[in-house]
Amino acid sequence: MAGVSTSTVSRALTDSPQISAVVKQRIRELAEAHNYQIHVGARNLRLRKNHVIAVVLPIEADDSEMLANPFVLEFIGAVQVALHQYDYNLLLLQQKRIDPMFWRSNVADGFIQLGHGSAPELLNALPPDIPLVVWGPQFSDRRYCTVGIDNWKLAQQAVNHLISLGRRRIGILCGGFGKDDTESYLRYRGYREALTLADIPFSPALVAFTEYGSVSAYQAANQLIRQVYDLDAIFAAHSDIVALAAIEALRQSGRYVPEDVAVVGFDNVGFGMHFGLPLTTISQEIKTTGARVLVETLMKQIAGETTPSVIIEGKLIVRQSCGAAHTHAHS
Amino acid sequence: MAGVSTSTVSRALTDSPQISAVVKQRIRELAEAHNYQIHVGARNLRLRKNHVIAVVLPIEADDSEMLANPFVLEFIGAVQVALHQYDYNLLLLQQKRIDPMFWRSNVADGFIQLGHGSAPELLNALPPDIPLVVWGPQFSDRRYCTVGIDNWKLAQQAVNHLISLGRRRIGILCGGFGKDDTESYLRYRGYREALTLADIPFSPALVAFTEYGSVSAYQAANQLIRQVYDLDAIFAAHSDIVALAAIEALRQSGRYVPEDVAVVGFDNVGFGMHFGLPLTTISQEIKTTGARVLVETLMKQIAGETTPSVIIEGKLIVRQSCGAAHTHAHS
DNA sequence: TAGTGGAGCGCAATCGATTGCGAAGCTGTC
DNA sequence: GACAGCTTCGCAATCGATTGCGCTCCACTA
Repeated sequence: MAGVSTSTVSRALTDSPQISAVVKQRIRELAEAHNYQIHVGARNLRLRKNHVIAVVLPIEADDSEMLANPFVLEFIGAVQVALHQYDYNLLLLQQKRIDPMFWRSNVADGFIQLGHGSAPELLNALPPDIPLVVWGPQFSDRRYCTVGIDNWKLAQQAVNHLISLGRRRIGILCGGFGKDDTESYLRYRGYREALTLADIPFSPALVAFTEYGSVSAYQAANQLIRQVYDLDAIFAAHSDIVALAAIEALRQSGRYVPEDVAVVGFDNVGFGMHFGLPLTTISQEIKTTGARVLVETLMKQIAGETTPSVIIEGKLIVRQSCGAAHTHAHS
Repeated sequence: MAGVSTSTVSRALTDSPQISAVVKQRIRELAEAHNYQIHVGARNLRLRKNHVIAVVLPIEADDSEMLANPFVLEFIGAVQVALHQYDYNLLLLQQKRIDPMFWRSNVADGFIQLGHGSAPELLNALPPDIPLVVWGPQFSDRRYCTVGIDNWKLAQQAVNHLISLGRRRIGILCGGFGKDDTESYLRYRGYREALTLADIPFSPALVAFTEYGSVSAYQAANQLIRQVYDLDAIFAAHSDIVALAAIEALRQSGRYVPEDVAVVGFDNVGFGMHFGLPLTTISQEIKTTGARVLVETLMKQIAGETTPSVIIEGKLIVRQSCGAAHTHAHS
């Protein structure tokens, strides 16, 4: 202690008006000279805050698969950038099983969960005073706040676009859905509705399920190719990775993309446009509005407000894989 | 306090041998029933640890560009998975300017920095007792510990491979290097050495510089195409993204890849193999050994050991863009 | 019965900062 | 010269857990 008490030092470093300018100056110089740095942990303990937001990735098994998903990585990146605006840091968490006690342990001021996870009822049972926002669709039976796109509408929009281009035999590659409360199911419903409204007959052969990973996607795409001889479009509702695998499968089966078969993906991951055939896809607008709204909502909750769920405006991004734009421009 | 003192509770929950089994059991049940969760912050304060490792991304401007780089994202993902083994969490930090004071603030038990950053002398000046590992090449004038590949050797290996396939007019797309202590420069030196050892004449026209981003890469590739009329290979030493942009530029200029011009990338990012033309590239082995060794090294430092720098064995991954494998297998 | 030993548990200090409240010192006015 | 009023600073409690040390209580032995 260089002359004064610890309280004075504390107040000086936080620029309190209670301290005279001369003392402040002296303390600052001494702190600088002695390489003093306040202990963030202790401050956090006292202030009951820690300027950390946890991003929770609900990982089922011990797979690192999820962290290989480009959308997940871009999501993390976008959230990190958005949090930076508010002087918050990002703590990455993998929670196999969501521990209800965990939330109370003060590791973070708030939580962002990617997706509803495998056990939404646990999220539903959480006390409402902990700041939590889930990225994903909104369901009426959920008590927690969500931010995400309208999967149904956007899927419908994608399929409508294919229909407007003259496609009639449109297959869909989607993730599995055991229950109704999944993004996959919503996208599937959007697809069905688009067909119905356009009076296009549906058949179960037009649907193939895939998991994450190009091998699974490749097989699913081949299944579609085999089952539907006159296939003229594929909506890869699962993801852009699946769309790429589908394009690969189509080419190997001798079809031209997009001339013979049009392809539309989902997520608009960064490399989609670097791809040899730029991908038409659905953007979740995560880098632009998505992450920003997510973080804004969470900040409001931290400030004590109760926030309604928000629907982000996604959009269809038309490039070349759907056959709409035949120009070969590089943008 | 349900019957006993706080010390007893603390000892019971940490399974101390000082407490009898019956009391332990009772305390555990009460804790469970009352949804008690220990306050991580307070524990950390006392134990002078926090089970958090900070990953520092040295971002110059306020760009979110770096977080759009797939290699960076895969790096983060791989480190997260490796840290998970040790029960550590990952705090993502963007440090514009490396603040020497920052390290003392106890936000993390250790630091992993991606690359040497813009001011390595600051890192050099850091006290040696703080656990820090830098991912990047090793330079003799650095006092801090690094883990990374041998950029020179791997670049040379990539170019040798192109030479062995009969290529002679090999262009290189590399990042800018003002100083000698950059990965870009090392890769450039490896390229030059490969040419020299094979008695292939070099000309400055074979070199083009690019920044991150496909627009810059596209322009640089076009510059190469214009300057070297008989170009038969491009080594995209900067990254796979640049390699993809180069392929795009080549195709638009009417060349076939890999028949007319072979292309080799760098980083082996995940979608490289999903790409229509699977990319031949250099793998930094970040997901396999890289991140693991990085974390192991950091853990040793935290345990008090001084650790030598480590060189990770990267490798050349031969796919189709170099023209070596003409099979069209999907793996 | 008194003394010894060990098992089981509580007291209080500690980690490093923040902050309400009281006290000291200074100035100014009557 | 005394007292009010204001500025500036220190005391001590607080955040919530951990832990060394000492005390209590019971069992066992001489």
